Amino acid sequence: MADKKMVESITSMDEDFAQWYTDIVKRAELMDYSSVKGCMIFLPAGYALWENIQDRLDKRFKATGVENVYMPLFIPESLLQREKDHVEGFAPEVAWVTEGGGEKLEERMCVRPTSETLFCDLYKNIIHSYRDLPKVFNQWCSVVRWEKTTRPFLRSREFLWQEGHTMHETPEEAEERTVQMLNVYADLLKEDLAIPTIKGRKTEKEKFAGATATYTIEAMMHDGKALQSGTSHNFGDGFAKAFGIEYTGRDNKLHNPFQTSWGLSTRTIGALIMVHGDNDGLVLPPRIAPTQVVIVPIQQRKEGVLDVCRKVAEESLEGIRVKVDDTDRSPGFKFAEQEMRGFPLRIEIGPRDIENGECVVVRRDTHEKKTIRMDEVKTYIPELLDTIQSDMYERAKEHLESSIYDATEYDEFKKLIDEKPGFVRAMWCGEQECEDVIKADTTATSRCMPFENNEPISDKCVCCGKPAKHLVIWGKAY
RNA sequence: CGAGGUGUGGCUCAGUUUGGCUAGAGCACCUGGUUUGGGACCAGGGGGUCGCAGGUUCGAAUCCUGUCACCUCGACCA
Repeated sequence: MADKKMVESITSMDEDFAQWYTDIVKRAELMDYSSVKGCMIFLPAGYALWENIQDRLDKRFKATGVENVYMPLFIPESLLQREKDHVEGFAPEVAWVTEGGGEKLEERMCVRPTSETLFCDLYKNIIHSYRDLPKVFNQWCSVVRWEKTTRPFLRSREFLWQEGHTMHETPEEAEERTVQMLNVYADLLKEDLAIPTIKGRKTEKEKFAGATATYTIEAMMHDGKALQSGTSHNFGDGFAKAFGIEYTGRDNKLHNPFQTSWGLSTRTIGALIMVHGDNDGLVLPPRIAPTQVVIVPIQQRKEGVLDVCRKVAEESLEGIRVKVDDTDRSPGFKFAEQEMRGFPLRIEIGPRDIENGECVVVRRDTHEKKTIRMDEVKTYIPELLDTIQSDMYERAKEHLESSIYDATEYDEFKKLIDEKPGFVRAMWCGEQECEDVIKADTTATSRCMPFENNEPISDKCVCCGKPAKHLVIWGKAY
């Protein structure tokens, strides 16, 4: 029996975190590899997670006035090249279409790596007056970036995301929108995914191609590595100028509008896995879990057992995403399988329970097991789901906070990066050269200049010793 | 794109060094029965032509040449 368990179990995360991750995405049937190199298949369990994230995020968007649109998949080369930094940033990783209908195209087109240029092309035509502003459009779509190395959910050549693109009358309003959307992302991660993040600004080196400022939420995975989980960019009026977007202002003069863009991708599913998962598999926060409660009948062929299970599902758990597992596997198999899939709660109901008017409730996050009365189910389960949601967030927060270290000397910095999984806070002079040196020495990169808890911890750059300008959070990243 | 590795049923692999009977095992799958509170058991069954192409040979999963794909680690990225 022990041998069989060995055959099917996943690699322990302490032994090999990368392999653990791959084992989980496969065994929990979130995705599958396809015959298209670098592209992945979202299986029902994985896609359902994305649907829930979409739903939750889209509602937040709409509440701030966002309108959804859909733009073309292709971008003509001439359009992509309109903004210099942008082309340079994306050129190495775009896919080109050169033929169509059996004929070579006059002008090749790329498959969108992101759609700033298309939105600018549109906005040029529909923004004429200050009365046309702001424009707050978003699209849910997939984009293509020809990555050399790919990993399920974290980096694939095609990935699903949303990209919001907005135009504003003033730089202040654009800045406000940029920060607002970053906060929306942080709220989604905190409230629904139970993932704490650090909000901050990217350095010049790490910012988006063509942006004046890039903001990020950085999450910490269980192995201490960082995952950029959402970004928001302020473009100033750079693109607007490059694309000739002008409108007549309140002063009857021509102006360029100010632009933002922001995106969150299926990569967040990777974060979900790596923040909450354990050695038994996936652990899903209740709010985002496609199935919140699974009922396992014991001795299900005995008269009445399945009936009671179904009755509990339908009558006592109304409004909760619940499933009765009536497959003919053994209970032990079902327990293990459901733990792998990360369902937050399991209810076991057998003849003994029915006789006693009870059932057994088991938490996925803590493995805690409790017998409750059948008539308590209706109130107890929703409360417990809320408890699990907040406990998961608190545990992740505790992990994040206890894995951030301060360094004022370079030797100390290198030692911490090398030996302690997590982030290191250190002062920085503002020069890219120091970022390059640090990366070469440690493989760590600047994650962000945090908005909060950013009081100077020294007056010298941790790397070169020159006067420091910013407190920066450093870490190894996915 | 640089270094290393691997291609044999759905999965994990054995077999390749030293060419030779009908290509094997475990898991998974299907059927029937017995089971059911932590990955059940018995019996029966289906499925591969050995990544692909060419070559050597009486004979190739095994040797040779070429080619493709994938994986891991680096450099680049949501």
